[in-house]
Amino acid sequence: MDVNLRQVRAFVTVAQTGSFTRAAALLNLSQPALTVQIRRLEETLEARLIDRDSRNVGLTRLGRDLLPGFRRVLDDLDAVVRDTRERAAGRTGIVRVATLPSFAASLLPDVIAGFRAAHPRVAFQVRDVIAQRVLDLVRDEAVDLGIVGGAVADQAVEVLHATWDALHVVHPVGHPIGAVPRVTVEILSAYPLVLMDGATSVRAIVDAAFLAAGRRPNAACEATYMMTAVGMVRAGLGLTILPGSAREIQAEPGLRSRPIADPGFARPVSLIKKAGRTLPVVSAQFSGVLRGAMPPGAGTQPP
Amino acid sequence: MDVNLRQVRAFVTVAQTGSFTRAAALLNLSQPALTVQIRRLEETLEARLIDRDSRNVGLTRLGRDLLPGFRRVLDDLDAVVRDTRERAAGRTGIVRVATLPSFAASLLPDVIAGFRAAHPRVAFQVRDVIAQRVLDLVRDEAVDLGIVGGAVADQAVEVLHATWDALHVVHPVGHPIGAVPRVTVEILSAYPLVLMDGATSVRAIVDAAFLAAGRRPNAACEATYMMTAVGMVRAGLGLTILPGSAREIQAEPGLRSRPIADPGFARPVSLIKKAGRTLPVVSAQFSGVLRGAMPPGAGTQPP
DNA sequence: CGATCTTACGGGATTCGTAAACATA
DNA sequence: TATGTTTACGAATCCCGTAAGATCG
Repeated sequence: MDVNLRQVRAFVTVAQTGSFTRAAALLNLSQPALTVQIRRLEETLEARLIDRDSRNVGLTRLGRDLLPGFRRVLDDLDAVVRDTRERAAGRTGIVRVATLPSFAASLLPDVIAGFRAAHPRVAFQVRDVIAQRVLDLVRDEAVDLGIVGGAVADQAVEVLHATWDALHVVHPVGHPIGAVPRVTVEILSAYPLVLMDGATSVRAIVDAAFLAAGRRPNAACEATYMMTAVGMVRAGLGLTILPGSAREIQAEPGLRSRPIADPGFARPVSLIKKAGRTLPVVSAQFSGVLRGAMPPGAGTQPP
Repeated sequence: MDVNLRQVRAFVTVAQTGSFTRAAALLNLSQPALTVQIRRLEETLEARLIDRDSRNVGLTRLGRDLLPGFRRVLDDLDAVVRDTRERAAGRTGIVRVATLPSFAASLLPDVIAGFRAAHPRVAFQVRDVIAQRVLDLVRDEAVDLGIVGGAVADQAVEVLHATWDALHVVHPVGHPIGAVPRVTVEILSAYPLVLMDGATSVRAIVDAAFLAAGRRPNAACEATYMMTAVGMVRAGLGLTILPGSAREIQAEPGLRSRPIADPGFARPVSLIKKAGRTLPVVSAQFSGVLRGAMPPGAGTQPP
């Protein structure tokens, strides 16, 4: 025999009301049914919890000592159930997103702000990490959604949306490259460049694109952080190549950026989730909004 | 529809094992029955908690978030039930006793020590207060047992055991009163006395006994605390009259005490509990031991 | 095909409500 | 006698286990 929630509720209600009759009414139960529940509970615990005669009802000291524990259990369970229902209905929840740093600084804040305006009780947890880490976090279910660059070939991951992020060339206002009709790898080869560090995904794309065109970048300088590269451009060290989504470009008023027409300079960007896992309602809603904010035409379309 | 403990247990077990089949085995349940329980829970919460197909079972993020709460509820309830069973079986518990100060210092410590030797996991809470307060504490159920002096005439209180506490006369070694066959009120009248303060129950008994005998005590001095009265006797100020149970008598090696034969110098002492309330098992056991330690012949038997 | 979850259904246990009995002030 | 708890019993509900179905690797 085992203790039952029904019995616990019965006991707590009798304790509160001090009467079987009133407790039964509160529990939407006939009074005899309540008597049986209390008796079962006492049999299960092998202890008398309520002293009762035809006139008075009062808790045994054991019953009194037990009451707070029972109450705590009921309140605790009630809170858990209520919170879960709220989450299931999409009225509250926590959206966990892992994303490339560039998106974390540019697109994401605006989309989150818009979403929270419509869903004020939804919290967000954004982790801006490198591409491989995004994949890991999604696969380990440490996050619900991932925004990841590069090709996604992982059975454990499902692509919700795929788009392209065109790399941009960043140049000072008035620089001749601002006037050419289309920025190509040939044109880029003509100018000294500030390149990103070899470990970054941007650098990998740039190198591959130049290699495919049989050219070599004229490397004037290297930087690890985009902000550093931008500063170098401002100082006239050369042009640099950054994701169009990078917020750093706008940090310098004297600089401009243009997308690079060559399809090799676009990197695939995917919105992903763990395969075979149901998203929390709010995360699913948010992923829909994110898709709308990442249109397929966001960057240059490769062939 | 309401969440059920059975469902909570089912969910937690599936989460732990990662398999319906293994969980069902642990729960002593057929696997289809478990499926139904989980489905019911999900319907009640209106949320998918477990992503499952014929090959893999894993929690939804909502399910993962919910798990600690459910676990906490189960553990909490289990602890409460286990503790209650321990108390009901008399293996543990807290005995709450309110008593006259004289018993708190003399009889009670020895009895408690003996009881705890046999029941090491039983705790005690002793409140040494004046008689009226003992009654209040018992009536309000702030304590399980009360040791109270004077007559008990209260419907809300049940007398478990009644005895008498004979007052003793305290005198220096070699004092002539140590040699008389029977100490009576007449003999006491012959010596200067150190009397207790008028607000004490001892003084009330002494005054009533002298009054009944048509005598007056030869009051040499008054004291509020028994320890003070004993000190005065040592100093030769006179004799004093204290409850035979008073530990203070033995604090002075040069003093002796003898019971007073006159029945008026005995006060009724009762072991009481709240009427109509079941005692915790350990308290009931302890009350039995106490009765044995308070035999009817502990003091002078009045007519 | 083999392992595993889901659905369907009949049998059994639990729980309910009504009615009558019982106890106390 | 009136109020309130307990007991008794037939009915409804819930839950389980077996068997068959569906699905994925």
